[in-house]
Amino acid sequence: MEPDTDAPTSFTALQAAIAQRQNSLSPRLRQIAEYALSNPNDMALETVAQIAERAGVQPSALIRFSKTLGFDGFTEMQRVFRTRLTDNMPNYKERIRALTDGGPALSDASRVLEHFIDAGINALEHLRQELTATDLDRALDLLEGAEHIYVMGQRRSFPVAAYLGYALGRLGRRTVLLDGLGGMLRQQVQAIGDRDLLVAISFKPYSEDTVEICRLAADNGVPVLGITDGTLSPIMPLAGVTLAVEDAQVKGFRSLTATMCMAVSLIVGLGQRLDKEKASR
Amino acid sequence: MEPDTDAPTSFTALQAAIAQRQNSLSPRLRQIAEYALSNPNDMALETVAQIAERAGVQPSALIRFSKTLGFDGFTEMQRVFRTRLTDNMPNYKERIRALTDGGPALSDASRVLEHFIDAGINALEHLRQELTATDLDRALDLLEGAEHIYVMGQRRSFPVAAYLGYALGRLGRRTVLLDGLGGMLRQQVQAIGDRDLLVAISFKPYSEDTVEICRLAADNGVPVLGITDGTLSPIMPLAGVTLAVEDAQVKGFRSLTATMCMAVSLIVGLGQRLDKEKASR
DNA sequence: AAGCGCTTAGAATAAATGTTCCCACCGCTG
DNA sequence: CAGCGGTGGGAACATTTATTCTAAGCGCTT
Repeated sequence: MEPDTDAPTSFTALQAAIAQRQNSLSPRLRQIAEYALSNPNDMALETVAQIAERAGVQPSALIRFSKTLGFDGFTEMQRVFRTRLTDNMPNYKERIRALTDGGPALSDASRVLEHFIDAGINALEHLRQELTATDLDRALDLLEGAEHIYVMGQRRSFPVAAYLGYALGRLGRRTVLLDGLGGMLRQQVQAIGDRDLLVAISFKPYSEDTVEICRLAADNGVPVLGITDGTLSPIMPLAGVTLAVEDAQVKGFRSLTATMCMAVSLIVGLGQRLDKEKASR
Repeated sequence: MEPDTDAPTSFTALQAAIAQRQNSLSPRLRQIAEYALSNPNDMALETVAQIAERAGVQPSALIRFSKTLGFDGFTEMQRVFRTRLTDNMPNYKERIRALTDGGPALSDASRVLEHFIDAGINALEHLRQELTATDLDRALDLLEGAEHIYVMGQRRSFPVAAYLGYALGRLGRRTVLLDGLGGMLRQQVQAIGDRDLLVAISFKPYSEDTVEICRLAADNGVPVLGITDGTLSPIMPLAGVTLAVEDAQVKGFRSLTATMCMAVSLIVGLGQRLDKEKASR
């Protein structure tokens, strides 16, 4: 028996197919249809036995249900239910990479821009999903409470550090941008106390200087706010609070699109807090 | 043996646990850690064998990895990865509503971030529409042909200038970042010749210094590439080529999201040209 | 260089899961 | 009321999948 060709391949198509046949189904199968439509998560993740029990049917009924819809078996139908999870919660990292490394060779400049715009949008969506409110709030707590704020970022991360340094200063926070100018980095760092804050920005490949400064600070009890990429950053274990950003990437070139977006959000969020604080006094 | 008590129960906790132990893990387990953090979808849905193959490890290594983190086995850890899919799923639609309704679910800080993400996406879409291929190509012509490239941006534009300065240098272009350190700005500018290029970045409210430097350069016949906002920018009439970017803006606070995206596109576009040029010789 | 501990690969094993199949049931029709 | 087609239940089966285990490998120290 060859596999039916009318088996839906997308979740929405499956949803429609179930809804449509609901009337022509036998009672028990309709019971399953109802359960499937209202508990798609279970359909995607649980085992046949589990679903059968929760829906109050026999496991074999689920198989029959799947075959009625044109699938080979339950497993095949479950795969479609799972696409819903991955489609609505996409792994943006993969998508970004697919856009770029897998894509055709970028020919002219505007194609490059197109790619970075697409990758940037994905990175922003990814940021929306992965950055939790509590992390943000904890970051703002640190920024709000620190007597002095020291900002460090090297190479590609320096622009972010420069922006934060500039903007924090404009908000009236005492801010020092650790630029290591004239080889004064160590001296600048020694001045940091445990009531201050070190904001460390570093992405792969991580600047050794930044990591070492973080370690120094952490050893001295200085709170550290890390802005870094989530995957195995050496900053993360050293920082009290970490804001993880996976920025857009095309052909190995990383953008600062999403990182800058988060940075400005931090600034404005902090500004709001300071306004409130001032107003309450 | 009783089950370990330190096994994370939420995805974020698991994420943190993995990131934290990265240093103390053996090479193969670290390899898994990296894969797990960048492919949480696979970890949630695929089988041990599948994940092992994709990550390039043995199935048994995945079990060892799980046990290292305090789980009884892989299955138990996978359950945590699956919570991420189900937990974030219903929020997806709710979140947007929460944003518009101003619901109390989101803290102020994450609301700000949501706004900037939305505004950033809009700005990127806008950039896609407004920036023409010819402008980009002409900008690249300038960057490619210049003997020396001088980059200038102040205040909020400085991070962009810093990025361009850094990235152009990495591409092998002779680049000077006009930072005005030690009040040497005028002297630095006098060195610019008509075979060089001045890249001037400035947004409303336009830095007087930047505008003046542009004027100086234009008077001396130095080509100027302007990166600015389109509306009535004083840079535009002074620059031979202008790249106009309207960046995201929330309550008067401007982001650098789109500008950075364009900057990195310029860099990569230039890099491609240089590669071609090198290859053809 | 030998021995030790930790790590790893890969096959063997155990567990679970999906699937099949057969019989009982029910309502309908002749 | 007997026969029939469709439906459902549940145990048996086969397959997939997780897990364990042992021997080999590697890097250190002695």
